[in-house]
Amino acid sequence: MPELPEVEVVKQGLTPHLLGQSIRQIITSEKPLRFPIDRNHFNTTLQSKTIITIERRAKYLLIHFNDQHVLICHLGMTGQFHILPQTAPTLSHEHVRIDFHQGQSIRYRDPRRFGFMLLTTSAQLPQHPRLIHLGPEPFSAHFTPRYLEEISIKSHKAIKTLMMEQTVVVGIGNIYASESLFHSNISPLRKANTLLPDEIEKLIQAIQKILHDAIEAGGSSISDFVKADGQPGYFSHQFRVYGRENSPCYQCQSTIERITQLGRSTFFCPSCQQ
DNA sequence: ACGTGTACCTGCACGC
DNA sequence: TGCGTGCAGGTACACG
Repeated sequence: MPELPEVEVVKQGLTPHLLGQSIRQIITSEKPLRFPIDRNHFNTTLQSKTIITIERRAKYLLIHFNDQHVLICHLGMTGQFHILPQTAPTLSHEHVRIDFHQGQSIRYRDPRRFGFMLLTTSAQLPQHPRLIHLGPEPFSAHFTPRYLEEISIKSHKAIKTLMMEQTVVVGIGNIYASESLFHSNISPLRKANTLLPDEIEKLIQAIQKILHDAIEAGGSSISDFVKADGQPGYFSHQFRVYGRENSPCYQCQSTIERITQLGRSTFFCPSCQQ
């Protein structure tokens, strides 16, 4: 999925199309997403409700309605939204279609079906089981060197594993973990509890810079990621290590390596990152 | 309790 | 061309 930058770009792309729209009907495919959608419940609850705000929390999109209901959306690995006229043909792997009274529709397409949509209320949102365990946003005042130090000092895990845990800090996935570690010259294999204070500080700054730059660039153009208007983003042109196995490091010409950590690929420069 | 492996699902790129 | 294999941005759960 989309990691934090991609979800943020999707939010920004969708917002002008969705604010003020009121729901006519919701149509779902037969195949379930990660969690099956109760179509009748969705329709009964959201019929004629109006979208008033869209926010992002971690990698979740939260669509708020005028009656305090909230639609929690997660894009999984391959989720996409498209804004199309209701008359447009059904997309391949289209699993949810929300028609608005104004004639447009939003289509949720997700080939691997790892994404999901859940309905809740704004009152229940803070306690929602999907959100309650989330750590701080990487740009928030809570994500400080002191905070990360307290967590890492107690952890025997590799730093790359730790920084991808959404209970520690939200929004960092497999791509931006590798990119942030390269930018801070820290090996992904380092145990979290061996990081020095200045390395932790450097890592936080790298995470914030990488995520910020990716949002600016419109998210990464991995094939499954499409912005709300259907156009791919361009941050992947700026990847320093991700997907660059056996290619020369841009800084030192050493060969970029790919290793596996917890079943996921990690890319790094064994010379620049210690 | 914690850390790791694996399942969930489809498409695509690659080598033979 | 066709088939098998491995890999893909996510999370949740079952193990040891």
